[in-house]
Amino acid sequence: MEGLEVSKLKGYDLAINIRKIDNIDKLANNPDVEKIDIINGYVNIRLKQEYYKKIELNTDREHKVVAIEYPSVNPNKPWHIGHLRNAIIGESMYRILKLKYDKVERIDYIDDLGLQVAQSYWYYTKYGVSNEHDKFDHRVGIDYVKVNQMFQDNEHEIREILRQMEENNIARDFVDKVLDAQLETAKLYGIGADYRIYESDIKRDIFEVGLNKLKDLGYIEYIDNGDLKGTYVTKLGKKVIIRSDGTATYLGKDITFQMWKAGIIDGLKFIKKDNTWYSHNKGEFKNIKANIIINVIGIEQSSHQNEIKEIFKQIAPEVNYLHLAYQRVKLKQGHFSGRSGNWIGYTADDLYREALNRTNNHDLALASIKFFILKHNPKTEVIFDWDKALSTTGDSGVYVLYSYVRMLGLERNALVQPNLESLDDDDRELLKYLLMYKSSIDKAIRYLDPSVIAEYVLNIAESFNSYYSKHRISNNPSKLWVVNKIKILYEKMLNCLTIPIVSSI
RNA sequence: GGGCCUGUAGCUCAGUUUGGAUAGAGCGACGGCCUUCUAAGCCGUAGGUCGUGGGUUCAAAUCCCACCAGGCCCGCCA
Repeated sequence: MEGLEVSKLKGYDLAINIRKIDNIDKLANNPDVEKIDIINGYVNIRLKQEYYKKIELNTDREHKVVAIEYPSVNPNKPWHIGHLRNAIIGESMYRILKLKYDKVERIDYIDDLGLQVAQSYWYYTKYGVSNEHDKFDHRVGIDYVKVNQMFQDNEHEIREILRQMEENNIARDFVDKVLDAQLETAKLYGIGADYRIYESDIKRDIFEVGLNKLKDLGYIEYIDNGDLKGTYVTKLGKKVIIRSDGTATYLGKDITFQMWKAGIIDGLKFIKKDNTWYSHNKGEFKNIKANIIINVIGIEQSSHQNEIKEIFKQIAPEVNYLHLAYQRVKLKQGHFSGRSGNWIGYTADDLYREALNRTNNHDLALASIKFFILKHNPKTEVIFDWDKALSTTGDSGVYVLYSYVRMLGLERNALVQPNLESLDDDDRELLKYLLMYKSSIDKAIRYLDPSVIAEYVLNIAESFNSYYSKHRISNNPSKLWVVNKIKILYEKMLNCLTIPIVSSI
């Protein structure tokens, strides 16, 4: 049954454009086919009901290693809704990828050497921490807004802090405190990581190796005159990788890290904590050797990502380097900005609290937030609106879970054993979704877009609810069998969307 | 100036990569449906120059070209 699409006509299961098939007789004689009819230029196929008995939810598996990076939030502020979008898209993509690839590793990058952290750490050592919130990441984030107003007058001191951080890693404990608070949010939303890698460890253990490799391979060159005198730049785009003072740019550090993911360079050590490998100077060597590298990063970094992609084409053409670009979440007033503090009141923690307020249920709160985020194509700009985000009707997470609980209710109240005796056209309408399983997963992976699955789930829910209101199910063996089949599919897809499976709401 | 993304119903969005059946949902509006498995639901009505103009094709929302509008990127910031 390869190459066929699902029929749009009731009473038929599969279809194919008549121009795209050369042997209709062969199709008609297929043992799984009950009958075919040509309607509106399409060969419509009705399958024998036995076909549905043996159908399984399988994908074509590939023996490849995938590294997916998200959400890599700067450790000096709480997650806001934009960070949450990144995290939820990443986690959902991870679950989807696992259906196809042997090994999928989630990587969270901790930028503990950035200017942002230096600013926050400078303020922290000088003035302590605000008490305007009970969570440490929020407190530091609120202070960060203040630092920004003080930055110009204190830039020299802050740059010196940054230098010391790079040299002696003096901010690591501070960063870890913020990170611990951020991870409470991650845990609340069910966002996990297999590796958490600190920039300071990258700098200490693999940076030199990476740059030497690039020099050896001839992909970067030294500039000895002009504006860029004293720097190393990429041969292709002439982007600076090492500054004239010998320090690395963001691009330089990033390329090194990506090279490590692919196993081109080695040397990072890790210790295990709560099922996650954390980079650490006193750990064991580990590597990933990814065949496919996916980075969940804002669309505004597209040219930067393309730069790395081009370099990868040269140094490791066998590695598939992909950018899952997502559009930022905006407020009506404009973009989120850590500096301006306009995220205050719009953190991931605030969103959860408000969702809980509206639904009075932990799982429904999570489902409504997650579904709202995932139903949008990542490239769609989302203008945040409380009522839309936390809607409990229509194409919402609540609707999606409500439908699932209905399925469970039918099983609970069953008066007979589920058993496929006969299928009517309405049963077939619902069972069609089983036929779409493989192509839906493939499409979500090909486009790097979990909204494909969100749409799929929503369509199943709509069809099921319609079916539910039309038929009495609990006393009908065939219909109970159909619902059970759909329920198994539905659970699998909810898991892909990271939406919790609940028994009642 | 160069590059990328977006433009589909009043609003928010699917559908565009692989051209193909009458362009689909949700919200909002209007009208129905709870003595029967969860009404956070279901059924129906109204609502479309698919940004504009060309081209390719038996066939274009989908492919090509030009243009218009909005957003983003192009730093020895990250």
